[in-house]
Amino acid sequence: MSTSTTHPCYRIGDVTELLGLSADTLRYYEKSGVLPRIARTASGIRQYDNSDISRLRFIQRAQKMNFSLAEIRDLLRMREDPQHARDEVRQLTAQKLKETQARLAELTTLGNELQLLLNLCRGSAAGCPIIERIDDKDA
Amino acid sequence: MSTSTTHPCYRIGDVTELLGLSADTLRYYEKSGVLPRIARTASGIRQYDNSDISRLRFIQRAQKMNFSLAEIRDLLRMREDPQHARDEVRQLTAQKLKETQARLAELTTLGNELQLLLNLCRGSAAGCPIIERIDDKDA
DNA sequence: ATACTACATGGAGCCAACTCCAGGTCAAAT
DNA sequence: ATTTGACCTGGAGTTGGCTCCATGTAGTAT
Repeated sequence: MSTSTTHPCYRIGDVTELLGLSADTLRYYEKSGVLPRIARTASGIRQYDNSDISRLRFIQRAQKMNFSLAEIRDLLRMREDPQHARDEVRQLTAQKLKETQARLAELTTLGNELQLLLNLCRGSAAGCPIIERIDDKDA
Repeated sequence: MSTSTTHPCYRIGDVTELLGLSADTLRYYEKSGVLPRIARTASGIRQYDNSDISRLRFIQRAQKMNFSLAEIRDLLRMREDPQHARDEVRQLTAQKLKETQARLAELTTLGNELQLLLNLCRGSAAGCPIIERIDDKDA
């Protein structure tokens, strides 16, 4: 028994409107194996159904979380069998968190350093204190 | 009158040891115009002098501050005439700070989100709460 | 004399995630 | 009948910052 909900089909142009992804990007996702092959009409036109749209939304959200397309491809596979994949998903997420925190720490340091450079600019008459500072940070 | 300090010349291999940059990278900096043309011996071998080394250290530090090579090329030019370039340098630095802070905000949000996902993992029996969360964040 | 090493050059390849292009098909509108 | 528009395909190009390669030469060590 199939679900009784109608299952609308979107053409690639509909999807670009709906999700804000370019047609090229949509084809690229398929070509690069992030998405499985999309169904076609007899004349070869892609027909995205609701589950494809759902996968695409998943991709968009996972990308915002800094997952790479390769990682997302894996996540999508895990999504097919969530029960079984729990540990793997958690591990991938934990690793992403770790990367995020590391990058966060770096950027915090960097932000402080840049702020300091700008502060040097007030109250320096000659030369360019920023350049001097980049110059002889070792000195 | 030239400065009375001796001006040692380093071959490319010396520089790789000294700074930890590969010979290819050093040649690339020159090729791509980040560095001006390095002096050569009669037989064509690069001779890096102290000012080249200084420029290279500058590049390394500026890179750590997330300046692109294109920006660094500009900064190096400004370094030649710091007096005149002050405003431009400050502006570039301010912009870099702004970018840094924006990215920092994004990453902070992301870090919180990932942490939340991981927390969901404790205390959920069935399915994969992370995948479900990426799925229906809109719902 | 010859092997070895460090260097030189121009140019290709790599990564990610697109983006663009030429040339072809198909369906609807005029 | 033909033109328009949306779509298809395979493949090339883009960006940034390298990295690798083939081939050639200069100078030194044995």
